Amino acid sequence: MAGKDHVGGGKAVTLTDVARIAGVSVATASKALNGRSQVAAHTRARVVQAAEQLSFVPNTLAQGLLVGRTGTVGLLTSDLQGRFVIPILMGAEDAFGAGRVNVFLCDARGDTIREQHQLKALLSRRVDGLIVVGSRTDSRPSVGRDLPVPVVYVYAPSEDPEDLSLVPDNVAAGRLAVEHLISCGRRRIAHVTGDPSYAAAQDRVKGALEALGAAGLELVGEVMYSEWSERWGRDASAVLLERYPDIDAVLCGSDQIARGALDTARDQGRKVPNDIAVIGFDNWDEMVTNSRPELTSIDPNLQLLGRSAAQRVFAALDGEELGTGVHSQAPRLVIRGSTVARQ
Amino acid sequence: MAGKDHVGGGKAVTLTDVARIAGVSVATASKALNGRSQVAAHTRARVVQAAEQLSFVPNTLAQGLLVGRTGTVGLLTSDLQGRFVIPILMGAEDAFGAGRVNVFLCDARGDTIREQHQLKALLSRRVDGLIVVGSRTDSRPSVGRDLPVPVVYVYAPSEDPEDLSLVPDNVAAGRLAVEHLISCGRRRIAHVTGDPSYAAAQDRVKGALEALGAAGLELVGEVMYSEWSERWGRDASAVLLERYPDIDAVLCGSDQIARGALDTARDQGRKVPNDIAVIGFDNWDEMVTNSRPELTSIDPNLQLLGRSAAQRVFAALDGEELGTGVHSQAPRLVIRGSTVARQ
DNA sequence: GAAAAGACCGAAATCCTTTTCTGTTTCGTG
DNA sequence: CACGAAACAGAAAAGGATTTCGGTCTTTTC
Repeated sequence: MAGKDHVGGGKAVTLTDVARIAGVSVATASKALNGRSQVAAHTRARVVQAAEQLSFVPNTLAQGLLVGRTGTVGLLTSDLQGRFVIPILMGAEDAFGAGRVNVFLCDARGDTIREQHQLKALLSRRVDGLIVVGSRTDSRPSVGRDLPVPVVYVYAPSEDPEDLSLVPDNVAAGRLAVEHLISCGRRRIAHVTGDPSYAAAQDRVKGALEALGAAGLELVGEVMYSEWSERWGRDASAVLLERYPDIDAVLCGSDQIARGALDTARDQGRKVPNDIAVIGFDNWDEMVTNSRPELTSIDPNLQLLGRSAAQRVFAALDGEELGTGVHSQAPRLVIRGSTVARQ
Repeated sequence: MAGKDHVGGGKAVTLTDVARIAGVSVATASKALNGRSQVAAHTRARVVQAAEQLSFVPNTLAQGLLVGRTGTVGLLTSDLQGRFVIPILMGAEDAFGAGRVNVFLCDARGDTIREQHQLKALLSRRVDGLIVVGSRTDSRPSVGRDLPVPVVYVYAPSEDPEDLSLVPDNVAAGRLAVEHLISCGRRRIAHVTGDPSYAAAQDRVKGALEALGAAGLELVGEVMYSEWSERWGRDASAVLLERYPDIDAVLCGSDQIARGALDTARDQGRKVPNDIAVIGFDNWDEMVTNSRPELTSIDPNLQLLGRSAAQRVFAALDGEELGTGVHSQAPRLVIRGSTVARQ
């Protein structure tokens, strides 16, 4: 009986029910509930009361069918861990009031076939727009040019320059990180980063070198590329410290690599930040707040990215030009104990 | 123009269009595409070809309106980090084919008002069912008894015993962890865990004590409660090692605490796993694979939980009893280098 | 060759809401 | 008192897909 309650209890209250209870036609009931002007005050009150009594919720499907808008967005991701997609989703939800826009989250698991299925399903659900999130910042294949809804690529840009892509500005991020290190008085800076095939790695290197050049400095040694893991952070830092014992800062390509660097510094008795400063990228909460000391990092502002994406989608529906090309968004420096000693 | 393409390009192909191209009525077109029997083979072929030519996608809104099923599920969460909800979401997506069921992911951010809004929005979208995910395993308020759709609570059970809740079995998890340590020859086992107000903490303690008792052993010292952080893992382990230098295993309430314990062991020159074994809970990928050595952990099988939840929802729609009460799911032991030396 | 049976296609109703248009009532004013 | 205007309520269509039911045409069988 309890089980049945859940399934049959509310039993889909329709506007017709409300109208019957209030003793008016459905047309009037609709107008009353939507604040249209052609309804007398007392009639409106009767309808509103009836609606509340039945706890009526308008059927968005029917509305969408009629109006041609559903108030939904599809979020198509390949980011298995959910590390990047979650803030983007929250930003998209926030773009308008809570519950005004709802998000279909689909994980394609990096599979193109699966992505096609998901895409088709989303279109059949008549989403108002699509946000495509890649798992790395390299450009990815477009999901197609002539889709019936606006598409915004976030994090990973589309290969097609006619598409609109919103990405974190990794060059600026690299620059920002180095500028911070320099402002902390560091001069002998080395760089450990991840997979060189990632655009994110290359862009951050570029920004870092720019900032170093502007200050009349050079990187200590070569950029050390390998993988985005703590293990690599540990190993690379060990090599660095042996080869260049006088370095006073390690610029790390990700928070994980930075954690590895912190571990090695600790193992070798180097004090952070006094002897060596360490800085990471991503500002991944779990990583930066649990290390010893806490980790200074560059935050790519993903939530803002998600919010802009959703706003662009709905602006496009209102007739505004969607726009094309890759737009990058400025990062934010978050200072913690790994670069500045706590006072 | 490019922007316009995206918005107006596909322009909503309807079944009417397909029927017109194929030279049949909409009724026949529908039957042809849905494999109904009342259509001649060559007619069906014409319709299918027309549909492909126009790349027709049926409007799920219209179908849902008519049939009363939308093939969507609402996932209402308070799990800000997305650590638990993502595997659950993936499980729910997998319960049926890719794209057969789509999931609305809503983050209530721990706010009750916001949750109410989201709930209302989901109901207005006529989701077929609801999956409610809590941020901790303690019981949480029911979202209501007489909702028009089946509701399944996952991870955090509902306070209302008439609701159906699917949760990880933390007692079994605690038992499993200790049994593993014992099978590795450990006898002097201590336990560091997180916030004692969390049901997860208490349940794991309970299971651990059961397993110890069954083996005729006792816990070394008191259970050390505080917070779910690496910092606490480090500090607590340091205290433990000083007070009970002969312990040979630390059972940690989470992977984060376990990482802290590993750090302390390393700082003090204790070899893991030879001198001391360390085990965690959650099997959180980023944590367990990046530590030194890699961390043995208990996996709560969240993806399976999400899958069962979705299956239950749709079974309930097919008239099956939804069921009530709290059902717990067996965990899985994942052995890594922190308890068993690599050969 | 005619009647019965079967195969196939189409018109229309249905789901729920919004909007337009038409019809009725009431009020104010000349 | 009558007429015009304003205010309000309701009927009906639209949106897209599915299904039932009725109608047409072909085939089979005696």
